[in-house]
Amino acid sequence: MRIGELSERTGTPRRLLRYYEEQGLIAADRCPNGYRDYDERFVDRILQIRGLLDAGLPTRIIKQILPCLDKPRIIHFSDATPEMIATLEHERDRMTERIGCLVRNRDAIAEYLETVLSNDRARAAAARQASAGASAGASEG
Amino acid sequence: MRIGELSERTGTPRRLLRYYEEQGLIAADRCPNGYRDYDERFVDRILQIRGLLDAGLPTRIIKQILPCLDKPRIIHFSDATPEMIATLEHERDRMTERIGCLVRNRDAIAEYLETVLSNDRARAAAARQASAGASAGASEG
DNA sequence: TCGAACCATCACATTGATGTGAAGGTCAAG
DNA sequence: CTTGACCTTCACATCAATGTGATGGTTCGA
Repeated sequence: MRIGELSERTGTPRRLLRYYEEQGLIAADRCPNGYRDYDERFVDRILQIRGLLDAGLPTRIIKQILPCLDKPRIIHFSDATPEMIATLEHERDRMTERIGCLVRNRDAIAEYLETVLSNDRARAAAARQASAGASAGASEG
Repeated sequence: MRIGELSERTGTPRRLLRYYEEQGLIAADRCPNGYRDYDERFVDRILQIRGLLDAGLPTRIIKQILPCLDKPRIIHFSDATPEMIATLEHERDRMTERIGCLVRNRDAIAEYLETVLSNDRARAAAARQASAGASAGASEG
């Protein structure tokens, strides 16, 4: 598929697909005429990249961890230098921290929403109650 | 405490503490001489802000969700407009997505590391084995 | 009273992820 | 053969978060 289709299917501006390639995150084939040529797997790959970018990882780091995430990981045994291992361990820990932070704050938001919404429900119930009482002739003043 | 101490205790440049204030994320008291004056609670607050920034949330959003995260949330019932509720629900969902993405990729990294490291252990064991065999006089060509 | 170590504001620079548009090549359809 | 919808590269603009430095006020101890 060409860049336009990949762009549509991933909701990613062409500009950024070229940018990700420039940053070494993806490597597209080229048609004889110079057009970029992507296969199906790029769809998930782009989505993964965008998710990680959105989660705060810079392209530099994404570039490093992406190769380790392919299914047949047999190939990558030899090129696992000690520095690479250290980087991966560090990023893994950083991601765990991020996850903890996001979970804490998301749960706090969820709890807040739960409180506010249940409060709304109670108020709505009270309003129904009051209107029922009013239609029965009573009023509280 | 003044800005220097808060900076040290949170590992955050003074420049950024002022920036966060400018963005409305925090509101510091002022001493008579104009110096910013922070109390203990700012330490956690700054750490929370930095965590969220690191997790990809922009200051604009952090500013919106922070007030909902304070412990005595009784005050915030009235100012919970429908738009605010919608924003919070949206951000909660976005955070859940981010969490999912981070968890998936972190686990993949962890699994990769596990594989590589266990491979290393096996190789080390094999090396020990070989050296023991060599010291016993045998060799495999 | 002087200097060091704080603090203040202001302003300009940088970096990474993006937006946008120009200038031009390719290709299928009319 | 031209038009339109793709594609290419290149370049400059923007935005948010951050770095850095200038200029000057406050406080405190020698």
